[in-house]
Amino acid sequence: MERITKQGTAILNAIKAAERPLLAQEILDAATAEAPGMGIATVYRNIKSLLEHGLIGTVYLPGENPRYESSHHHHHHHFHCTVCDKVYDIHDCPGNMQQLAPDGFQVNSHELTLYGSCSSCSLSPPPPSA
Amino acid sequence: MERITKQGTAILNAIKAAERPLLAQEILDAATAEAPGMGIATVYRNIKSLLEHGLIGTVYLPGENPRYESSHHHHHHHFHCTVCDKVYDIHDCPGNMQQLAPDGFQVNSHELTLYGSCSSCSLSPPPPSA
DNA sequence: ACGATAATGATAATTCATTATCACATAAAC
DNA sequence: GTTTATGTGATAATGAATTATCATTATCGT
Repeated sequence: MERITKQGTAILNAIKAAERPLLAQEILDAATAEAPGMGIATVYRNIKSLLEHGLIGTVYLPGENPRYESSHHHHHHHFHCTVCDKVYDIHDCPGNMQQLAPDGFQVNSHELTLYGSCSSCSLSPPPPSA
Repeated sequence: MERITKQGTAILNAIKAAERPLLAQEILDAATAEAPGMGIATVYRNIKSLLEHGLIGTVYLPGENPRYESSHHHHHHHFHCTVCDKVYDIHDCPGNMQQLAPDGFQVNSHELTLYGSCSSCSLSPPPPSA
């Protein structure tokens, strides 16, 4: 990935424009708007390169495939909407977690995922039984 | 799974005896001590049955395969030792998370994973560069 | 504009966890 | 103890995400 291509540009643009981490498939969908006809293999190739260059980072959520987000973010957490399945950034943090761990355990980092419905889905709720 | 077999008994015993959620492979390793020669397929078959009967539950951690734990636990979180890769239960909880979410977002649940080194690994640390 | 070569698109291959298959073993009912 | 059907073990098959292949396209130094 040394050359500038419209596919590569579209992929990075898509990730930067999103204010939330995207699945490979979501990146393909978003980038296709700027570079029609591109394939999923190109997305994976560019993701790999962007990761190696440190321009994007990987976000793992419980039971989910990896998502990718632009690197220049601070420490933050995620909100997973169980209605539309989108993942949003949460910029607040409960703070130090060392207190929660048993004696002798050293806490170096933590990940927090909130579940619920985002503002869009809270406004027009589907049947609560779903 | 209507009959009582020594493999099935060993599997449930292993899960109950563990004070932490186990991977399918960890269950096989533990249960093999009680029922030598058993195969991974039997573990998966019994996991499926135990889940359907509500005797065990599934624990998803970021970027990890599912782990399984005995059901009769309260709300709790997990500590993932980055040295030995074992996962421990954390019975404390920071509490309500609604405050962290943006306006309009409804928080229904949350998952917290702490990372660091467990007491065993903190005592005899391997090279910090690892 | 040309040429060298890196990137793409389509798709086959790979990986790895999980599930299905099937001959054999073994609970449990009699 | 026999019978019968369920559970097991070994392994093949599956499913889904990711990666490799390769002919073609397009970038970029010249």
